[in-house]
Amino acid sequence: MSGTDQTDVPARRPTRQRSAVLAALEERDGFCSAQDLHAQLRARGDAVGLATVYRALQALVEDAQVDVLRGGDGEAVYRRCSTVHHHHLVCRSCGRTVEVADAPVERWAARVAAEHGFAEVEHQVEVFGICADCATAR
Amino acid sequence: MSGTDQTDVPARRPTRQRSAVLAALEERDGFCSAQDLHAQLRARGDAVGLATVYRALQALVEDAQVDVLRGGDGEAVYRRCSTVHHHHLVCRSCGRTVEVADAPVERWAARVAAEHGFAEVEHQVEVFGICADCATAR
DNA sequence: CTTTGTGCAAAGGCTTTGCATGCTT
DNA sequence: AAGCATGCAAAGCCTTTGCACAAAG
Repeated sequence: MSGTDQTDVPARRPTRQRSAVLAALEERDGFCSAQDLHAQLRARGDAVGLATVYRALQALVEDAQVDVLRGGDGEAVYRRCSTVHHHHLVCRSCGRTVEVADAPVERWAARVAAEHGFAEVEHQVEVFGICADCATAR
Repeated sequence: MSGTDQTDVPARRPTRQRSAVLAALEERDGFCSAQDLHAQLRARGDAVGLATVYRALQALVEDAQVDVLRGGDGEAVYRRCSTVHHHHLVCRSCGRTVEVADAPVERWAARVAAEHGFAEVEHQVEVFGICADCATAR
């Protein structure tokens, strides 16, 4: 049906709000919730409705430009996809996050999935702990 | 302060509801949401209030008898802690879960955390994919 | 001009909390 | 008898959805 089309995804229409959300997400360069982004945008002067933030984030997730993940309290947190796949080490106390390379985990996940005949594998790995600063501050 | 006490946790009072929740959780032997447990208990004839299920689960989590984890839709899922730590391989299509040993991941998480000075490490790993049955059924 | 995106407000689902009552200690 | 646990219902929070209007193609 779609003869010469190169993509299957319906064309997204570039708008001020859409790019504002993506820009805000890149500034943060880490995890942030939809509500955080909304507050950040309003503070900056970019008026964007909360529902629009959610819709923009959903679109970005579908287009694989943004990853979504559930925080410990059930709030969804989003992060700009980086070209290289990696995971996060999150401090339970101060919230600081460190990106960690994951070649071993990547291989482990692929192997385990293959052993059980699973395809289209994705994995979700987050490591939580108390960072050195917070540990000494106790 | 607590002289001869062996534990710091306030004593839990054993009740019919409390044990019913734990029993239901053990029967399932996998993930289930609070709402699932509540439905299961009512179906079985054990009348337990939904709020009580939530409170019992919170207590069990605090006492480290149960692990909690957020599902993709934000619903919290609980599982009885097993003596051996393991993770799950979940089929996105039929929901079947396979327990997988995780020695390599365990070591990886510990090493990565140590390299960055993190203490009291916990990790959360779930692998998602399409199982063989669902793949051939397509 | 047609289609898609936006804003506002209402609805929806899961979870937590307040308060009176019952059960455990 | 004192105190935690329970039940019910109401409130809370994050997120999604309906509808009219504005903007993009």
